[in-house]
Amino acid sequence: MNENACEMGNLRIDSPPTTLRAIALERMRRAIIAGVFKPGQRLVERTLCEQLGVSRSVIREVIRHLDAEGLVMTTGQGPVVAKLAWDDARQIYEIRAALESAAVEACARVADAGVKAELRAAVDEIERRAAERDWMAVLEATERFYDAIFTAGGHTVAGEIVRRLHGRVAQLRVLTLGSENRRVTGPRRIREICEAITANDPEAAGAACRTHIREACAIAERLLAK
Amino acid sequence: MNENACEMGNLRIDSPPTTLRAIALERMRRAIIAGVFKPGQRLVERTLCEQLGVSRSVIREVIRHLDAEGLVMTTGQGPVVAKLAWDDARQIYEIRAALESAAVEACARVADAGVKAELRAAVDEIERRAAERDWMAVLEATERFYDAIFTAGGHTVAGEIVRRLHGRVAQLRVLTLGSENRRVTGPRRIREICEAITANDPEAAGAACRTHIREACAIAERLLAK
DNA sequence: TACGGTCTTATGGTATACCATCATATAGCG
DNA sequence: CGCTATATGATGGTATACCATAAGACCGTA
Repeated sequence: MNENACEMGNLRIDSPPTTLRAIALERMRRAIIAGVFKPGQRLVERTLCEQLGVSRSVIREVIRHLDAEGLVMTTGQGPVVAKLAWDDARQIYEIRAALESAAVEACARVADAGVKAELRAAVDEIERRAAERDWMAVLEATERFYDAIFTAGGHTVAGEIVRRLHGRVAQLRVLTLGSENRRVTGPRRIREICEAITANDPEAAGAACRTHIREACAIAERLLAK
Repeated sequence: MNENACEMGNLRIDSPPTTLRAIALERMRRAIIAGVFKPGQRLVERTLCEQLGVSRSVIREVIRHLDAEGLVMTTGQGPVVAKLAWDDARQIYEIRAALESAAVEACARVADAGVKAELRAAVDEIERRAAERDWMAVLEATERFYDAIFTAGGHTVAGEIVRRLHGRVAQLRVLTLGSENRRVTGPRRIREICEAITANDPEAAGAACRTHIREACAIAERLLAK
């Protein structure tokens, strides 16, 4: 969107040189979400140092961050990729249903043409990536879709919380996307939400959102059971 | 409750030697919540090292944690105590209303004698501390009250989120407790919630909870306005 | 006096060093 | 052969060292 705002008098520098820490944090987070590091796996600091090419200071600070984020659990003998108990997952889906549907409804009430266009673009992206079977990309596009909704609806704090929760169930989400069913219904529900927002119909949007999450939860339960 | 579980065959050691980091984290968090460090204030690492008597490694890792927790914001030129915009506070109260009332209702449905006793003890503690005008202690006792509710209701994840949110609005909470009105109505609402749970009446409990938070939100708004 | 340049210092980012602990392997002793 | 004890390595916790940068102080010149 706003790559370089060199036009106009806007010479403002808003991105102080990115730190190694920020890069490492992003990489580690994506690695965990993508399942490169399996739940329960030990995260040996010195090993990560070599893998990322940074010092232990950086790695340790990143691990602290991920720990607070809930993606990593620090046991007595060092950091471990957090594993999700089914009951936790169920609670997370419940909370998501509450926060996301509220945001979706708010968004449907206030959405203007700009927001609608943005959402449509995100949905298109999701469907395109789904067609390519690039599931990580689908996840990221979905994230952008929700981001737009939370921002437009003015629920930025809830958006932050949900982003956190998305990360924690991401392992499952990659699994659920493995379900042939979900590959179809997921994008369909998303499109329903988008269309309800486009029609400025809060009730329909909220309902579609809750249905979407309920379905995801059901699939996750089936997958976690086995 | 369970200080030393030396009786029975339970010789389990569950607290691997506490690290400096854990201690420092707790102290810093409390300091920020108590307002020892004011919102917007720079947190100079080397200064904190002297104040806490630990090395920068520890301080930095703690700051990362608090950053992820939302209590500290890392600007381009270093860490700063997060300051709460009114709109953020409003959103937080809204989210709390949703999550806390849901948990309270769940708790009211399943509460047994043990839970009820625990809640009553917490309420007594709150009222005692309020009488002593020890507002930090009131906050902590309130935290325990909610902890018990979230645990009993099986909403542990939401409890975690709410604990986080409590921290972020704690500055305001200390302020609202400064309001003579709140000193009275706060504990009263808490008692209402407790009694509704004791009566296993989910509707009443949820309603009392929502009222409680709405009042807190209103007072916060008035205080933030000036 | 005003402007510009340089030096100093405060501060965060990054890397490294050192230590305690725990697990494992190996050797010695019965 | 088996058991114990010591050595050794792996790993996290903590402290320190070094560097780059940005902001301020100080000084000299026009």
